[in-house]
Amino acid sequence: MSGFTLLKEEKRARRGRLETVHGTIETPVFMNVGTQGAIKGGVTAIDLKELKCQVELSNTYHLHIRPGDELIKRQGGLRRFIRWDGPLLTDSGGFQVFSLAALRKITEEGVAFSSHVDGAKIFMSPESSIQIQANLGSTIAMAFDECVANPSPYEYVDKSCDRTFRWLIRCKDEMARQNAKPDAVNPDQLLFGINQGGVYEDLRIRHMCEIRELDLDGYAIGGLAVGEDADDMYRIIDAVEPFMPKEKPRYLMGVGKPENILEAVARGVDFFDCVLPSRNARHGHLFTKRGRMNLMNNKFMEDPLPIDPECGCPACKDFSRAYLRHLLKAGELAAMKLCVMHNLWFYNNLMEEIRAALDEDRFEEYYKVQLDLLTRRI
RNA sequence: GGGGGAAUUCCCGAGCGGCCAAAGGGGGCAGACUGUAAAUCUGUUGUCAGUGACUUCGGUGGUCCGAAUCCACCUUCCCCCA
Repeated sequence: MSGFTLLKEEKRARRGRLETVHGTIETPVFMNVGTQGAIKGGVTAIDLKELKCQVELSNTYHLHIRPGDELIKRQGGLRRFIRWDGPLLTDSGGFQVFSLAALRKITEEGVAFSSHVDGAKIFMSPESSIQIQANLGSTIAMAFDECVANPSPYEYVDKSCDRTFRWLIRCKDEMARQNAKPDAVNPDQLLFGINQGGVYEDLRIRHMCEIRELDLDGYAIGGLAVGEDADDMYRIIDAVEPFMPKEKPRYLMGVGKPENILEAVARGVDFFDCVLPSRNARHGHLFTKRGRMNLMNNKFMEDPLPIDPECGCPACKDFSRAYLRHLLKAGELAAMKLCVMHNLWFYNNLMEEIRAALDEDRFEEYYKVQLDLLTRRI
């Protein structure tokens, strides 16, 4: 039984709440990506507390390789290890099937990786992915899937979807076994299934109809923002959304730009995650209420304003664009950390505003205004 | 005082008669980044018009069809010997 409550709907947009053993998640929500147990750029779980972060996300593949999920279990689970007491979602390693395509081989049984760290042979199956995630003890575990690059041939995606479905059944069975263990780090671990089907609406719908029968704790749309245009992404969400269970949380994996999130909320999505705010921040690309900016640009050399005068994040509270630009250029870690904190605050704040707009039945209006503001450049 | 070496486009540094507006770094400027092999990657970096022209390789003068490259002198710097 999922603890998800649909609080309000405005057209297809949803305001919801997921109750978990690790805390309540107000949706729509953006999860902050800390792949290896910290946000890149020097941001720890302690820092996330002042950034309005509700859920942190970490990665099965990376933590299995280093420092090892058994070690993390002995440390009391990942949440205790990284000092994050809120909800935590672990991705299954399915994305690495896509991003490390050159270093892996897929079979029915699972995926053989050559570790990107030292080349060591690693085999990940639906069962081992769930076992690792059980050791990590996350609040929400993701099913082990194949994330297919877009565009891929119809025949390939067709077969891949079927295999991902068979893998999902194995994930569900393994999750039941793991949760029943007396020494489980989190015996109430939730499992989200992942819809695939590339850019093909019929495959997407067929796959969604299959996986919804498994009555999982939530459903994700995977395999988007992996090569296709934004319009294709919206088309696929539009196609598959009517077939997603209304009473379960919906998660659009790896998305995206602020405008993508806005568009997806309008199409009925509740959960998001993306490396964009942290990665772009490290590269000086920042999001503001009046559009995006590249802080490295010459024009900010002597700019005494904060990154975003309308922002309440730790970076904007004290520091000027000129100073942060200087630190960034000089390669100082402090700049990177402050910029990452700014972008994460921006995303988390955006979600808070979206929730407030939904609460007050004015999402439609909010969405239209923000779409214009967010896509500008300053 | 004697002997030897060096001065290159923002910086370092290759080039040692034509294929040189001049390698490669760095720095600068700009762009990309969507379940993180990403503090990364790409483009650009003499001037003006842009499938071409012009001005550049410490300075001045020469040799040559042609010089960043060879010669002479000058300037500055470095090393060695007194």
